Amino acid sequence: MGLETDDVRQNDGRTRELDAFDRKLLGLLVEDATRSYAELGEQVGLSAPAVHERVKRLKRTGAIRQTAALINPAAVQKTLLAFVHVDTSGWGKTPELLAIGKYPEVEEMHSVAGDTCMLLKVRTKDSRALEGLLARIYDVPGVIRTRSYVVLSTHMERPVQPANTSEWPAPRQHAPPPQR
Amino acid sequence: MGLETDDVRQNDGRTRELDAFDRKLLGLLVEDATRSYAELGEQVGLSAPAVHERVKRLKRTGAIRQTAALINPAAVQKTLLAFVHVDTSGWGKTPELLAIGKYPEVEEMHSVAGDTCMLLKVRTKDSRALEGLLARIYDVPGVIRTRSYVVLSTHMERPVQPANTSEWPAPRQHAPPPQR
DNA sequence: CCTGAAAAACGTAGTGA
DNA sequence: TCACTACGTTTTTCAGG
Repeated sequence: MGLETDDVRQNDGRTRELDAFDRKLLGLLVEDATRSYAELGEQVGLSAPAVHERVKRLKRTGAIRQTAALINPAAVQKTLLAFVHVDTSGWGKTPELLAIGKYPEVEEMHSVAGDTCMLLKVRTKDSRALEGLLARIYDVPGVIRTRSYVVLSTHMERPVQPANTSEWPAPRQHAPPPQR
Repeated sequence: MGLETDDVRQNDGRTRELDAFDRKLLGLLVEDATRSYAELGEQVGLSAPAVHERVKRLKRTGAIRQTAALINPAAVQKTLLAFVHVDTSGWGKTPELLAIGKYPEVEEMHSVAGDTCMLLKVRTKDSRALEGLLARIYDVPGVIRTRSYVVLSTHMERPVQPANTSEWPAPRQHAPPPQR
């Protein structure tokens, strides 16, 4: 009578394909999640309750992970943005290394393929705070070196898009890439 | 009687410091922007209208840039995540290079200091789509080479935090990094 | 999936500290 | 200036078809 692992399969966010309505709703909600169901409805051609039902399902299945307020980093004194490559001896990915994801300065933490092991996106108040974080990273056993790419200017930064949101350069009717 | 540029100064998002209430509200809204003003009020110890007033100001001043639905990349077939370093001859940052931020696959685009010029965060359906994007990048005049770091697993990814959200490991009073 | 109605939340006053 | 109380309106939500 317990909940078996297989039972959750459909909540993984990759089952139950999304139709055109769902994708359209996602696009609208990514842009502005404060829109009313009524407005969403008339945008996609559905009634408000129908929209509500779909959005609820999108949240339940995990297609919508959360709806968040995106705040201006400058407003909270997080002026410095940097990407930090972390190289380790051996297979890295130790619990100690993963634990540095707990620091509030770390916004992203990925294992990557390439000439480095781990990649961090880090936002701090200033260079001094970044230095402090790097010091803590070097304290982790196995860490050999780090390479930091300090961001000089951010030209674009947006959340995950459901599909082609911004204007798509070539308006030819979704033609597949040319292959001969 | 026109609106001079100086008049908008206070809407830049860095003026008018945030007090403890504002920061607390930001933290709650980053977690879940669907909370009602009443709930926010009792969380921070304010009445609902007062909260509404503050949130409205936070949006007006740009501290809250937008409230968005964060969607699961897998749900929209964006399985592959990669960070692409773009090296250019000379000072790069040409209009043609900046234009590749228009592609929907590109989520972030930063000028960085370091051994590379531009850094992209890119999300595509598969490696073939990434290849297509790289081809378009190489078409940009001035682009010498690219280095791609394909993400194997994402251990953490969260929006901009107003302050220390997660539990703070070392409660020693912000000790400076050891230097000898 | 749509139409209608109950319930709750929102937004705008006006009032006082 | 800022926060609280009260009220009109919209939105959300649940019923039935």
